[in-house]
Amino acid sequence: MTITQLRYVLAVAEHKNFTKAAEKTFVTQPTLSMQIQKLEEELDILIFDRSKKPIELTEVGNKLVQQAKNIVNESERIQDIVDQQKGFIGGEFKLGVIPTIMPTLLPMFLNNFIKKYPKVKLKIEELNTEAIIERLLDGHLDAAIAATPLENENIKERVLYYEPFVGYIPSTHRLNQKKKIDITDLDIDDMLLLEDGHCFRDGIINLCKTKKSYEEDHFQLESGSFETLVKLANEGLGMTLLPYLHTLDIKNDEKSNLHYFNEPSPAREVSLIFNKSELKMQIIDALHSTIAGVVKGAITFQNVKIISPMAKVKSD
Amino acid sequence: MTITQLRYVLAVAEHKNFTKAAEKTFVTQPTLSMQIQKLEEELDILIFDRSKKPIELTEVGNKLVQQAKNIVNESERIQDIVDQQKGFIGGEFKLGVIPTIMPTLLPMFLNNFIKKYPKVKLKIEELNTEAIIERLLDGHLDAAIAATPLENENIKERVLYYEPFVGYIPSTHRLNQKKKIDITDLDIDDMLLLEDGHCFRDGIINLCKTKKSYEEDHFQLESGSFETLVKLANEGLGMTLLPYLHTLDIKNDEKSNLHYFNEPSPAREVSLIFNKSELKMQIIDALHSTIAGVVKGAITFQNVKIISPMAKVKSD
DNA sequence: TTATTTAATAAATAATATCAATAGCTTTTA
DNA sequence: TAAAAGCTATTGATATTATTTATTAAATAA
Repeated sequence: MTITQLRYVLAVAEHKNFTKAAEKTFVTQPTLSMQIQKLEEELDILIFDRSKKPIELTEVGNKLVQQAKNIVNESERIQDIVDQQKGFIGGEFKLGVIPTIMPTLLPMFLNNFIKKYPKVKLKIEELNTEAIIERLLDGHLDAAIAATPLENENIKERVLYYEPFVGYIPSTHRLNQKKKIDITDLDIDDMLLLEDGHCFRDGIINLCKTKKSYEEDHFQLESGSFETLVKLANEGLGMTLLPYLHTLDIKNDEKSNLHYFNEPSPAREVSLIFNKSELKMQIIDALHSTIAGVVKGAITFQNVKIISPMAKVKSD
Repeated sequence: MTITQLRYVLAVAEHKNFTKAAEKTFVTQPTLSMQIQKLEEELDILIFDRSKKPIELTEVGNKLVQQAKNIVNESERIQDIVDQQKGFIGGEFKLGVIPTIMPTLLPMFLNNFIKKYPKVKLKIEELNTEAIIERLLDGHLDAAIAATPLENENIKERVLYYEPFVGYIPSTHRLNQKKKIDITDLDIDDMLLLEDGHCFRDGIINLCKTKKSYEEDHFQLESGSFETLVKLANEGLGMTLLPYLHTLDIKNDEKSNLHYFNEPSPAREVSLIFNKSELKMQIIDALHSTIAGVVKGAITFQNVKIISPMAKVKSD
C-alpha cells in the first residue's frame, strides 16, 4: 500500500470514473486501473463495484476511502511542517469568498497580500456559503471568507471583522426623515434584500432562510449585487440594507440616503474559515493578519450586535 | 514521500542507529540510508543530525517523526478495516501483562482464546505497569492487562474484573483470631507486600509508590511471587495481602490463614488497556469478551472498594 | 446494427528500491 | 599511535515496480 495508490482511490471515488480520475491525477488510465487493482489484490477486497455505471464504492471501499482521506491529509502535513520550519509561505492556495464580501474586501487586501507573499499562488473562487462548507470539508478549498458563526464542528473560524449594516432609504421612503434608524423600525414588506447573510432575528425580524416571503413578494432576487438593490430602492420599491464596506462605494448624491442604526448596530461577523485539520496553517495565518490589518482602519464601529447567518426562525 | 520511507525514519529515530534500524525493518543498511536521504532531499531538509553520536533528530526531524507516527498508524488501520469487513480476527498481537496478574489469569483464558481465535499469534510479555504504558504509547504493545485506573489520557481502559484482596494471616499473627478483618486493622510495619498494585489509601494506609518504608524496613521485596510472601509470612515475618485469584492456589493446610475483609472489601480493578488510536480493535474486543466471560464465574464478590494503583500519598 | 464510452489487458520502457561489496569517517582499544 | 571496530555513505548491479502506448473487451447509446 502506498500513498499514491490511496490518492488514486480517492480520485476515482470522487469522479466515479477512471478516465477522469486519471486526468486529474496526471497519469494515464491504465496506471490508475493497475494500481487500484494492485491495492485491491494486496488487501484482497474489492474497493469499487465496476458493474455499476457510474462506478460505485463497495461497502469496505467506502470505509477505506474515509481512512484514505485521513492518511493523505496527514501526509500532506509533512510538507506543512517543513514549510513552517523554513519560514516558507507559498504554494497553491484555494480561497472561497461569498458574493457579498468579494467586491469590497478583495480589493482592500489582495494587492497587499500578493506583494507580501509572492510565492503563494492564490486561487480565489466566488461561492455561496453552502458550497464553501462543502468544499472546505472535502478539501477542494483551503480556506474561505464568509459570514459566521457557522456552528459546524469540522470548520474552524477566525474572526476578521464585524461589519455593521447600514440602511439605504430613498427620499420617498417613510423612514427617510429619521436620522438614525432602529431595528424595530424595519418592515419586511418594503425591504429589498439579497439572499446571503441577512438574518435579522431577536424576535423582531427573521429573514434567515425563510422562504416564506418569496410567495408573498411581488418579486425576488436570488442573487445579484447591492448596486442593483440601490437602484431598485431609488425607484421607490422600498429600502435596503448594505454592509458597511459597500456604503463606501455609494455615489455622493446618494450618500444622504444612508441611515445608520442606533447602537448597537446590527452587524455581520466576517471570518476566515478553514477545515479543522488545519492544513496550510502558515498561509491561513498570513491571510488573517493581512486582512485584519487592512480592515482595522476601515471599520471603526464600537458597539455592534451580531446577526448569525445560521439563525433559524424560532418556533416558540 | 512514501509510507515506507516514513517507516524507515521511525526505525532510525527509535534505534538511533541505521544498522540496527535496518535489521528491524528487514532491509540492508544502505537501503535505509538511501531512502532517508531521498526523503531529506525531496523535502530539502535534514531529518537526522549525523554528526552526533549516537545520531540525533534535528528540530524539524522531531516534528516530522511525530507526524510520521500518525501517518504510519493511520495507514495500518486500513488493514484493520479490511479485517473487520472480512470478520477476520488474526495476525500478530502483542499483549503485556503485569507480574501479579500473569500467573493466575493467563491459564484461565489462554487456552480458550487460542482455540477460539487460532489465527491470532499472541505474543505475551510480562512487564511492570510503567513499561507497559511506555510500550502502549510507542506502539510496541497492542494491548495489556494491568491494574487500573491509570488516568492516562492516551490510554483507553476496558474493565475486565474487580479482584478483592484477601489477608493471609499466619497463626502466629495478632490478627489471626479475627474471622474477618478490616482495613483499619492493617499496620504497615508487619505487612509483606509486592511493589505492584498495592495502594491502600483513604487516610488509613497508603503504600502506593511510597519509598518511605524502604528505609525503615529490615528488608524489601522489589519483585517476586506471592508464593514467596506466603512462605515469609509462615516464617512469622508478618501478614500479607493476596489478590483473590491467587488464594485459589493456596495449599489446603494454609487455607485457614486466609481472612476476608469486611465488605466493602478492598479490591483492585483489572482492565484490558490499549492505545487510544484503537488499532486492532477486533482482537481487543475478542480478548475482552473471552477474559470477561471466563472470569465472571470465578469472582463473585458484590461489594468492593477500588484501590487505585496511581493513588499518591495525600499531602494534606 | 454501428458508434461511443469506458475499463482491463499486454508489452515495452522508464524509474526506483534493494542488495552486496566497499570506501570513508570516527571512536575505541591495544 | 597504530590497529580494530563501529557506522554511514557510495557504487554498481539487479530485481522490482510504476508508468506509458497500443489494443482489446464490454457495456451503452444512437
